Amino acid sequence: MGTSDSDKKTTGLSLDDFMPYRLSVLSNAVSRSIAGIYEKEFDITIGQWRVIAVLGEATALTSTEVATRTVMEKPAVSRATASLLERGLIDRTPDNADRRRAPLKLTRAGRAIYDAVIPLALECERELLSSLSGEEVTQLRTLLDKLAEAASPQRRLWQVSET
Amino acid sequence: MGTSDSDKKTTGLSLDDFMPYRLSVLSNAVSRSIAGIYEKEFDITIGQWRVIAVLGEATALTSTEVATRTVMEKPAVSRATASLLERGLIDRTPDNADRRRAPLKLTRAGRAIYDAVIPLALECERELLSSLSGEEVTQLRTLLDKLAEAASPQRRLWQVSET
DNA sequence: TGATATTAGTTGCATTTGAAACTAATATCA
DNA sequence: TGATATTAGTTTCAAATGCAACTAATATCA
Repeated sequence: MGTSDSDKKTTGLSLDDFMPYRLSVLSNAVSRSIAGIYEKEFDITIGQWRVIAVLGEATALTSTEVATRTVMEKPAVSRATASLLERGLIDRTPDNADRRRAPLKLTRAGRAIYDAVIPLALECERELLSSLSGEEVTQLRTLLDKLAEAASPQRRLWQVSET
Repeated sequence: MGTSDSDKKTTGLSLDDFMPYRLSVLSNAVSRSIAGIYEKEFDITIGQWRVIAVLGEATALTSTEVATRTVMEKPAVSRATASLLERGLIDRTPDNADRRRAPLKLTRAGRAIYDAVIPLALECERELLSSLSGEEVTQLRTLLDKLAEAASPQRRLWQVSET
């Protein structure tokens, strides 16, 4: 009797086990805790931080390049840069060869914030990963790479190439 | 010469490698692609789907219990349930022992949506995980468990106990 | 009891988000 | 050329979000 079909659950889904749900909940928790730190210490949002971060890695990028690299919407980049410009953390110089473009660079003050945030960001990451072994961190990177590829085959979600 | 300090990058952070960023980008891509399906086929949001999903797993839950299990804000649950009530997908019966509470249940129509969405959700998940081996999926679950624990030590992000 | 605190759930409101429309500059090609 | 299409970036506006304030019911305890 104990083996009849009526013992089986109707479905195999429990929200707790559903990978997209778990990713979402984890990502939200992480983002939220990081946002708190950036916000409290430097009064910058995650979006603003992303802009600063990619500008810190490159010499100068247009809005569109920033949007591509940060996987942000164009309006989000526009608003983030407007605020950063106003605060003097980045500057923008129109490209005379193509005056639609206006590459963005960190100012000295922006670079100072970049340099100050980096250790905090790395510390956050270190804390997040603290319960994993080195091997597990490697596994995690591999798995996230594969998942990103599966989630968005055409568009690379990160590791955007230089061109 | 090749080993001088000047070879080192100023910082160890590249946004592309920053785990919180990668989690966020991946999670957004996954959520977005799933939301498209739920929305298109059944006109329900992810929040509404979460409510339906936890009600599908349990017999009846109050708003607060739904909020806890779905990791949604109370107002978000309230709005999602208002819409689901209006559409006759759930019903609510005040608890006479404690009339502040009004447990929610799926209606027959709500159960039908639940039953119809489940295979789609599982198919999405299957597709997302398709590039991983069985062993890798197990690894992933283990890693996400550990990360969730690190990200939010006091509050369990999922696997909320019954009581 | 009855004054105060707590809990369930909703509503209001300011902020954020995202899609689409828009402006301005450049490219294409008859 | 000049008409049309494309690209860069901003603005607009409606919808979603999140926090706090709120109402209503119950619990606590003098």
